[in-house]
Amino acid sequence: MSSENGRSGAGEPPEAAERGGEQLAFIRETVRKAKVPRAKPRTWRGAALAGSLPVARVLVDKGPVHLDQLWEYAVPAELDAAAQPGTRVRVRFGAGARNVREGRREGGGLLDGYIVERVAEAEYRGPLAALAQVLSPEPVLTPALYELCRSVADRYAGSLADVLQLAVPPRHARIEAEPSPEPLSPPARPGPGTWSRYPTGPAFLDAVSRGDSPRAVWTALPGPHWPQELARAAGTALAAERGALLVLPDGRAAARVDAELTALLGEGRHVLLTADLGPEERYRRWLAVSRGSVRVVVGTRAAMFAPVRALGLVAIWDDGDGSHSAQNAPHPHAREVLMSRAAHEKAAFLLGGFGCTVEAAQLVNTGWALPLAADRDRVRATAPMIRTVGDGDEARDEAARAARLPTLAWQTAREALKHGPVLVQVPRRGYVPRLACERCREPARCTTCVGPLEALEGDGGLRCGWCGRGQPEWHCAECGGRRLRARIVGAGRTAEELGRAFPSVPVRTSGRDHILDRVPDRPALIVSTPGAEPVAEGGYAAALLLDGWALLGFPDLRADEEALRRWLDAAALVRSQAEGGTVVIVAEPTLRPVQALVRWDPAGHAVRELADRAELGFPPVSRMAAVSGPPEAVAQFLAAAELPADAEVLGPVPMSVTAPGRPRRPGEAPPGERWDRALLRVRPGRGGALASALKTAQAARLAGRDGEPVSLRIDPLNIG
DNA sequence: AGCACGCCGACT
DNA sequence: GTCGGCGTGCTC
Repeated sequence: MSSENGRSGAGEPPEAAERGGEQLAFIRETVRKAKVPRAKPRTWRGAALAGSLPVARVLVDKGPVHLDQLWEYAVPAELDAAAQPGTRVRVRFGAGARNVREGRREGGGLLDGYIVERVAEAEYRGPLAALAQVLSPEPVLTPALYELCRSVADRYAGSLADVLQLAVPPRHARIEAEPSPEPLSPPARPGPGTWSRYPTGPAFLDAVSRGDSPRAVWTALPGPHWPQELARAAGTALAAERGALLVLPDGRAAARVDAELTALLGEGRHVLLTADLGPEERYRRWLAVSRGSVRVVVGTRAAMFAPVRALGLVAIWDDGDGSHSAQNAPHPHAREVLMSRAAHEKAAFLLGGFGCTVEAAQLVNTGWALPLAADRDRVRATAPMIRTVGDGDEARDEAARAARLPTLAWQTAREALKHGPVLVQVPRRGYVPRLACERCREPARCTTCVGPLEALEGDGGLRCGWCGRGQPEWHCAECGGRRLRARIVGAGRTAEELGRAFPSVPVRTSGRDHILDRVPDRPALIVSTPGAEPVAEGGYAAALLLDGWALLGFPDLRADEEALRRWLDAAALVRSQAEGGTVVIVAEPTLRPVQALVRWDPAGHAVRELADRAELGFPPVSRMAAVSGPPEAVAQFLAAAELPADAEVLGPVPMSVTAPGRPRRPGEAPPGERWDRALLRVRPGRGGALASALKTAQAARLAGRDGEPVSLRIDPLNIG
């Protein structure tokens, strides 16, 4: 028993009786063959262990991918009470820890971790080190949160520690010492309100109220009601003593829903959780949720892991917005995280927006969720009138020409300005679409390497996105044309030109740097980049959606869907057709997303896109992953990885070069580096196998010394 | 990732 | 003999 080589029955757990009196017996004798028998672990001589469940399974925070597993530690008696599952602990880890255990000297790094569970017996067949310290009695990593993080890490081929960093905010001892407020009693159930505009809306709320877990893809009617509707759904869950979690794409949207929740529930029953609260306030509110003081959370993607008790409803608004993807590895998407939570925590699921992503259409298509939409008649009555102008139409009116506006857009604006504010949406400058020949629309390619051309900022000419060569002598390879389509004119210059065209009307801009929240119900021109449109108090009298070709020309699989989403989000701020609301879109009228806007049929558009993707084998009908890095690293990785049998490898191909001074966009190599990217594709249902193979290969790469690691991305956003 | 162990050559 | 190079492998 006490001899170093005494136990050879590996795999055979010791009898419980055998463990009873002998406190050291559960520490398995080492199976490592030692030349000289080592002394018994001295740390344990006389050190009392926890009476029951003396083994803690610990997740070590941070560290390389191949440490992504649980490690077992002995629980000393004095830490027994504090070392509860979910608490933050410190443990010795590494070779130095062995020294301590064997009584040689101090050593081994102290690492932070979480106790995931307490068990009676260790699986590890070797001597256990002891927990060094319990940092705080707060059980922050609940079993449900652990399981969620585990499944997210697996799905995204990331490490648990990385996901945990997104899910559990850093500790602040002073905040932890504060008591959280007493939970308020549940409110009365609110009525359906404007949910009754949707045939199945009230039934969805009834199901939430009953404790069921309905799932809906909600195509919201245009107009200002959606924040109230989200709040009402959360209030319905809360009235049934269920928690609710609402995830919005940005702080502005979250604040609107927060205000509606306050109006509906009063103060103290919900919290707003966003990343920009600052670490202390964020932890204070997170703790209030974790402790069950508050059961309704509204926030940005920073809230998607919020440990809401008895979760009854998860909701995501505008899931096509790119900010729903976490910026940090492994980049989980809020929609996927909330789907996982709905399934595992038996909560209702509500995915809403003015647009409809292909992923949402897929949820309906597979029967995972049901559509929740208004009747066509009501959609027509609620939406503004949409008119199109082909982008080739020349402006004949002199004033219109001065403002670069087609005549119809100019006339519409002039008329609408008599009745209220007019929104003008212009694509962001620097939003560089794939350049094309003005005459034949053939994409412009590098004369040397056939890479796509980019327009440099300002008037800097043309450059190849792959090899970086300047292209002063470019001409179209198809038709010999020498002109490219006009560049985007930014919001600033558009505002100046509109100011000259409408001298008596105030012009305001809303964009990345200065986002306007709301504008009053007075005649004004509001020039905005997509996503920054202010809400107009009484709805806009009209909207002009300019330079549609720029949104549509973006070299991405989702360009059409994204363009339609941007247009719908702007057009939804415009008064209904009955109130005179008009939208003019400047884009080729025969294009599918333009037609979908005219008919206000986002779901139909998504269904057709989905069919195309199925035909081409693109996501979400297949599952994809991107592997990028230095060319040799990508090649070695692909050669070494044991990919699932049906995995298809596309590429590798060179990634675009990041222009100096421009922020790096996804799909681009770091400045000054040449990177390759390969796409991997598997059938639906095989995404888990692909992720697991990639994780294994990446772990081997990190463990081995050869070569740099590659960058992995599951569900890459920009392909095409 | 660290860190120790270990098996090789050059040295006081 | 023993000091130290870094090539493998383990860390509960």
